[in-house]
Amino acid sequence: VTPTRIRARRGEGELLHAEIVAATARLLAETGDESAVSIRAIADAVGVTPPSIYLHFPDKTALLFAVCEDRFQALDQRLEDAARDATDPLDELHRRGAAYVRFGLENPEHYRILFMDRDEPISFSEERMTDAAAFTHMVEAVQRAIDAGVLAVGDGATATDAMTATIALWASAHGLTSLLIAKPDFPWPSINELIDQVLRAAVYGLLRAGADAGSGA
Amino acid sequence: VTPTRIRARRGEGELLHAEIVAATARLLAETGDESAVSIRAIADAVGVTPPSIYLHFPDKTALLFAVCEDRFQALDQRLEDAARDATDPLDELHRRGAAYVRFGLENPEHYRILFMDRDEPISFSEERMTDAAAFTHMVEAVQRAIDAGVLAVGDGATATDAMTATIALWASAHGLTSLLIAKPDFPWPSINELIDQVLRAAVYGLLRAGADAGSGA
DNA sequence: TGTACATCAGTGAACGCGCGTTCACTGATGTAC
DNA sequence: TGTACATCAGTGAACGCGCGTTCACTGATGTAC
Repeated sequence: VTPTRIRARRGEGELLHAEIVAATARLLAETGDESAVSIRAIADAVGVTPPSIYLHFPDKTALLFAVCEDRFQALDQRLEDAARDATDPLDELHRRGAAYVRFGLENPEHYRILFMDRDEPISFSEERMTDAAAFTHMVEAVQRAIDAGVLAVGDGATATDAMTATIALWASAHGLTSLLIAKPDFPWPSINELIDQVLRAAVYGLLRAGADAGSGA
Repeated sequence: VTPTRIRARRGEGELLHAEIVAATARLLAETGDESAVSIRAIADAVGVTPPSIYLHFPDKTALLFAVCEDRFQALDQRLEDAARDATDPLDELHRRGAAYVRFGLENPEHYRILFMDRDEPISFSEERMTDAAAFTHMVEAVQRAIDAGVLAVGDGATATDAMTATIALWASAHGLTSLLIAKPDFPWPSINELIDQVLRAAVYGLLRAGADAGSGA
């Protein structure tokens, strides 16, 4: 109730902006419940009073939007890090998928606001997707696998283009992640093996017919 | 505000129970927003006052649970109907998948409460899954494809068993459905072709190596 | 056939709560002269 | 070097709202005698 944070010095008011975003992300992770993350709870976590939030964000949606952008960038970084260890284009797709699922399982409430909630706070409109680095990077990785001749698109293949192939992989990874998050009580088999098998099946489903089914694992 | 429904005759009080469930499902479909479906809104849609709801359900969760059971059964029926038209086991898996996605797209808010919300109101715990007909039927369909020798599990295959293979297919179908529902602003390619390709890739990813990649479409 | 009465299917008004947001304000801090 | 003052970074109290739920009640309906 009583604020505990030491007031910023003059000219350093912007410090609170970053603190609010960080506290919101932390509250989401700790409570695992978006509805528990109210303006009052955020203000309390930062150590200020609720109206202070409005000195830095026009409304709650804008704040959650800022959190989404931050977490989206964190996801991209995780995927890029995972991709660096890859030995070949198929292995990269598998590693990216595994890193994606793990990001979701480690930060379920962050994943929820990014990919499971309605368009608000973050929209996936065409304009926004152009600077959605994580998705662009994934399309590029798929294109590299196509260029390497190991993943197939077009005549006789399952997918007609790199975009559709990327969405197919995304659907598998997101489907598994969101089901694991939403339905933890389901009698899931061993999670690690499940992730591996689901992603392997997803990549295998896009292989050029006759290619080695065992690679990419 | 003023109730419009004609009071049930004595002994027919249970009629309101079904009317409440139906009105709740209808409100979910019409508003497309679970938060708009309050006890007051439901009572208003039925033509009674809010306290009347509590004559038939202990609380709101129990009401939503009843709605979920109803919609879950509707989903199962749709999948069974789709399966009846199948020409072979792989075609059945594809048709079940397509029917699943279409059910979600036609009833996005119903799909949301069934598969995208937290465990509440409906839990997917082991006990509950035993009578979750839709899932059991899907596992059986996968088993038929395995028995027919066209879908592979175990050594050298992507999936180790029918359960895991079913989850892989479910992940693809659910992933696509939930992304389409949650992110309608994304620059999706043609929906019908997208559904077809994603499901084809999902089934293909589980084929016995060397089987015809073209079937099941 | 008539009537007292228990019961059933609801109603009307209110409860406490937490929410996002607004508005008038305060007090410390740096700066101009 | 001292001081008046504008500005910045917040505070304190309250607003209206809609929510799930409760409680005491009412009036029509079927039934027992």
